Amino acid sequence: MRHYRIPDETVKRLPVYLRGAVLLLKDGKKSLSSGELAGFIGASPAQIRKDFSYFGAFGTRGVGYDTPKLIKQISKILKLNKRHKAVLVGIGNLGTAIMVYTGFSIYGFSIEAAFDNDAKKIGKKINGITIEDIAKLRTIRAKKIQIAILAVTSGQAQRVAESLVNNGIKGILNFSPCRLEVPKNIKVISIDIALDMARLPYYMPKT
Amino acid sequence: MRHYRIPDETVKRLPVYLRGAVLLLKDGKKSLSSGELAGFIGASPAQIRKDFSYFGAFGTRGVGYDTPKLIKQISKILKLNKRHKAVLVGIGNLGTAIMVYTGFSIYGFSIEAAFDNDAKKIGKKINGITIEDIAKLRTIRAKKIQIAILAVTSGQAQRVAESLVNNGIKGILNFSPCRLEVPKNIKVISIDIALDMARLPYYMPKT
DNA sequence: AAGCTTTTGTGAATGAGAACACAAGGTTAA
DNA sequence: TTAACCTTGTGTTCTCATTCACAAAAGCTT
Repeated sequence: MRHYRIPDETVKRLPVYLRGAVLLLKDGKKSLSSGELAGFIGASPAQIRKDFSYFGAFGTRGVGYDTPKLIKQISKILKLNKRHKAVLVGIGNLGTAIMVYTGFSIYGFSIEAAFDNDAKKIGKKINGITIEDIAKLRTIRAKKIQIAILAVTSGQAQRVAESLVNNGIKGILNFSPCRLEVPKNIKVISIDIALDMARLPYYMPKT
Repeated sequence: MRHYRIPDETVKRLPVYLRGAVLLLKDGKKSLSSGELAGFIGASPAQIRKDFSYFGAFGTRGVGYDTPKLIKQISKILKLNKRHKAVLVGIGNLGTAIMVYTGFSIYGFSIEAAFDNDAKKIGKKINGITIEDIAKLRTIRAKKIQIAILAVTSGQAQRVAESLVNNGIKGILNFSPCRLEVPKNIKVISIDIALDMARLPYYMPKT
């Protein structure tokens, strides 16, 4: 294995492989081949092997991959082998849904703080977390939180993002329908629900 | 302009261009150049022109694009020039958030029906829509609803998806963390929040 | 109306990612 | 131990997308 630049598309697929491997292990599969994994998640075996090859040799020729070992390897690449604290900003409908969403925890994420600017919400408790005034955002630094989930309106998003970055946040999962301008060492991943919805009709038949 | 196959990446960008044009028009820009739009949304002017060129000539050389006309053109390509009825299945936390989300309506989507299998939720009214028993899903056919938003658990997703397809749904916006197997004339766009979150740590600095 | 400026539209060149195809390495069975 | 059989890892090829670069077309100025 030589050192290539790792395609971003490969990184996007790694969590898919990880989830697939976890589910198959739960199903009793102690070992799996690229073909089995590919069939399960809907990909091509060659793609999976190529993706893995960027990070080294994971499997055994003639046999396949040891499932628990594979899970460990991918987790390590994605840095999911340690827990990650996250802060949630914007406790509207979407924010509340995210707060009680359990899907994050299996990857080792835990929401440790929540902020809003609405006086009616501040002080309320959801899932054991008390909603704080966004003016007190700076407390996240002492808590060593590096990941933020942003679920505020698009008008507030840029300002809040800057504030997050100023308080030590290194990665943002952005649900606001807008572009965030941040220093280039900060990673932003945006989920824009309306944007995805908007292209659905394009693919649908005429009538 | 010759007839090429239209790249999927281009289709993904069209809603971004559309939103950008709408916002700039609201800002008073009656006319805009590919450079202005590119700067606003964070893309390259060449990319924008190339994307448009797949669908014909939209602009005027030396001048740029007439904003309202551009909006109309893109809307037509994306089939957003007519209203689209949608059904929401799964009224959990995420489903409720989607139900009250206003971002869809600007593209002409309206949620016309909502279903759940939880007796405690059936009959409740959210945003003027009464939650119905999922056993009565077949009523969506008479209402001519072709788009579904799926926000059920991953265990139920496949079964519900099949039921939706059997009742006339042509496109699904899927929030469940799983792959859906549907006939290939049905379009599925999946939003998998945990999957996006899971690759955030990868990009973050060591410590 | 001629020349200068602006910006589009698009072939051509470049770059990136996916698929192919097969050698290398390992297992199983006789 | 040898032969038959798997499945990985990866160089090569092919396909698709992005960027480049410039002619064509329109407005503006004198």
